[in-house]
Amino acid sequence: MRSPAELTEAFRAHGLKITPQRQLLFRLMHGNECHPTAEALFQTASEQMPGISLRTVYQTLNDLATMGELRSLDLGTGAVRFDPNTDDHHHVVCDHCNEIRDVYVSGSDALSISGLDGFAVSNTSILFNGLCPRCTAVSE
Amino acid sequence: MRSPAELTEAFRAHGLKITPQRQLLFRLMHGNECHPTAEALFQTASEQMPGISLRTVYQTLNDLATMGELRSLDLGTGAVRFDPNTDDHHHVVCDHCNEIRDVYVSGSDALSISGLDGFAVSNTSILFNGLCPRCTAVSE
DNA sequence: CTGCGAATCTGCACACTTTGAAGATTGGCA
DNA sequence: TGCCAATCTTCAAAGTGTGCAGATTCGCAG
Repeated sequence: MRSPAELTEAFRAHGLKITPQRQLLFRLMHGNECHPTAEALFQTASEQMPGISLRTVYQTLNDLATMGELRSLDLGTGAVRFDPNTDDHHHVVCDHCNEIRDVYVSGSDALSISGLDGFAVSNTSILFNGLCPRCTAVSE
Repeated sequence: MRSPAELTEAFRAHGLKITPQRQLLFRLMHGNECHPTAEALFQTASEQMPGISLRTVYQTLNDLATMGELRSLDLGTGAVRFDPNTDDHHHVVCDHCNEIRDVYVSGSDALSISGLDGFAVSNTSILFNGLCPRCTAVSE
């Protein structure tokens, strides 16, 4: 995802308006590595802008995802999460505390795959589940 | 997932009761390659057993999943799907019609992965998205 | 700077999936 | 045959996400 300033430019270029709500969400998402849910962002945003609506948070995040500025992730944690990292990467989820981290995988072109006959695959995602370092330590 | 007869044995062995509802679901899931949702199974089950409740379908499927007889899959299609195939395999989903097929991947031990430091990974799932043969043909 | 119109935001209702809880029913054994 | 715990049904509710209507506001033209 680009910087708030660049996004402001891009929005204007597309004829979209720049509102305080959008600018706040640009800032909250830029460089954000927490993979937050819309609800979580709404909580944070509400602190800096009381009265902002959850509906606007969803709306803006979906717009950014449609523009390719961020990825929406369904990692099986109940709510969709948003990731400003648009690199080709994957994720690991802690089954206990739901912490999420980016995972980089290379060499996948060497995989031998069967069952995709006829499918036009546009996306491949790898999801790792397990326990994060903290939860691993606690459960021992 | 084992056969209805074997499951009946296994349930009894665990002190669980054999009910007509459970037996019906055993039959409906055995060898089922459709990756149905609880709602879809409920529809089918209702035809053969009017009055069966959706709650019971969820309950029984979750029990079977807990016992390791089937897998519950969150493939991002809105509702969880159930798969009696407990082999080590993955899935491809058609983004247009939601058709799902099993995919077998080998050679994943040759992948080079970074970002899992400290995580105790218990499961890895690969999800392919795209268009199925039928939808590919229609969209051309 | 002022005012207009379209875009945006808010607030609410609703759809959908899944689970919790309570009471009615029933399988399995004495 | 009867009992009791397990199970089933029914209803309500939690949680996530979207549609819609009306109020508000951004951005531009004058």
